[in-house]
Amino acid sequence: MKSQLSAKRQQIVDFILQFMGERGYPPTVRDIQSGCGISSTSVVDYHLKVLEKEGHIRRDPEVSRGIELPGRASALTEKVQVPIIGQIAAGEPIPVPGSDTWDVAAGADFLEVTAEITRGRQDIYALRVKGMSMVDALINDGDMVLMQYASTVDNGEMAAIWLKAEKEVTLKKVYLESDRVRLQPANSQMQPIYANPRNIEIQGRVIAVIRQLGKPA
Amino acid sequence: MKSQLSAKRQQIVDFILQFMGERGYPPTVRDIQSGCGISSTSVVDYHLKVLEKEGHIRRDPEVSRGIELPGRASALTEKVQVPIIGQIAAGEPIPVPGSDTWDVAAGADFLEVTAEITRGRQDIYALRVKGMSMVDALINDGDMVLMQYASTVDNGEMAAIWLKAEKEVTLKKVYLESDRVRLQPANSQMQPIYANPRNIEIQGRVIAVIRQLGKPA
DNA sequence: TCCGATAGAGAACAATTGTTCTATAACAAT
DNA sequence: ATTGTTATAGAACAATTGTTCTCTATCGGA
Repeated sequence: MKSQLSAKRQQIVDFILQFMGERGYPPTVRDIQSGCGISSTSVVDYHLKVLEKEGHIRRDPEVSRGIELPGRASALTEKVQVPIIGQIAAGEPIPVPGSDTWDVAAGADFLEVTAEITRGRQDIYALRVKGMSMVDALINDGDMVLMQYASTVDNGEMAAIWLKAEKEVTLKKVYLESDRVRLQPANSQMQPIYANPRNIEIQGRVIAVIRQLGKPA
Repeated sequence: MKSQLSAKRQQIVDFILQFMGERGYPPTVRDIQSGCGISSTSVVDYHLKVLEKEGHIRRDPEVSRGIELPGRASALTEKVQVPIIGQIAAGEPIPVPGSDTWDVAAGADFLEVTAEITRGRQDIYALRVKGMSMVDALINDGDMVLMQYASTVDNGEMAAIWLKAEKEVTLKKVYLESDRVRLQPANSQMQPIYANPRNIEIQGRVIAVIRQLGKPA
């Protein structure tokens, strides 16, 4: 069903993709014509018909700009701009999201993720992990931690916890036991620690961890 | 500049959003007319002009379906559908991406990520991590590993390595030393292992690791 | 060589679609 | 009452844009 594209048709698909990206809507036959240096609209139509037959595009007949790229544009699942509001390290409290944190005009750094990762949750922010103190949570130096503001969490959820006496942040799964709190590392081979409920302060729920390897582009 | 929308105009914006999601391209004035139960195209045009003045939409004059929703429209391109082609576990070779892997019609599972994460790289695929054997790479059971097909990697890059004699996959940073290969765990507190170059087979480059916490929606 | 499939060119046609013009009505402020 | 703004209607116009028809050219196989 899906064959290798000829140079011209590959060029057309690329052009449609680029056009959609720049303009937000698909090109007309004549847009493709001039964009790909084709002499006639009928030639464009000819290639589009072949592309549709091979399943590379989908067309709505008689509809202007009625071109879809299956898979790439079909689902408009949204992108979320997650503000990177600071870093997280063992020895310092994590930054608290302020009222202006989600202000797009704030000019902060943003991490773009799909709603599939945040699962539609609101008020997500990101922290960059500094140092190796989170290895027992299987989190490395440089990782991004996606957090959701929360002062309480359900049993078993991973949370950022401020240990008041130790003046330390840690990322652990929280289990409330009768009169103490069990803080369980993500790495289940490691031992949990137990804390007095009054000594801990939940600073947020961990939604996701994203680690990018290799040198930044 | 950005004011509260009247009921009718909110309905129009919602309709455009829904239409874009279903069809992959923006609606015409007449699509909006029938979709929102408006009696005249001029009324639609009137509302669209107001919406544009208020900055809620952007229009290209004289262009059919020339409507953009700022912020969401650009989301279309920079998303990548990464096919989840299998799982990775210590004792089994990782699946090899086939020629049909990137076939949209293949109906496989996809992980949607932004181009910011893949950094524009092509031929990315994803593997779900099975088991705890990758903890020394700070990778947990259930994590998603984004891979790029590669049979060689640069020094220091993280790769999926098949150890022929041991019949095991492992994720390690690869350093070629004079006559041996040093395989360094991501967790730098752990010791490297050394291998004969003829005993290893590089199966792919690790691009990113994504871990989602909490129960799936 | 002949033939069929593929690719391209040019022009005209017809449908789609954005725009504009004229009216009407409700409502608030002057 | 008058004026101005907002919202709605209907119709016609003009630009955009998809489709089709005819011709030509190349290339590989029967």
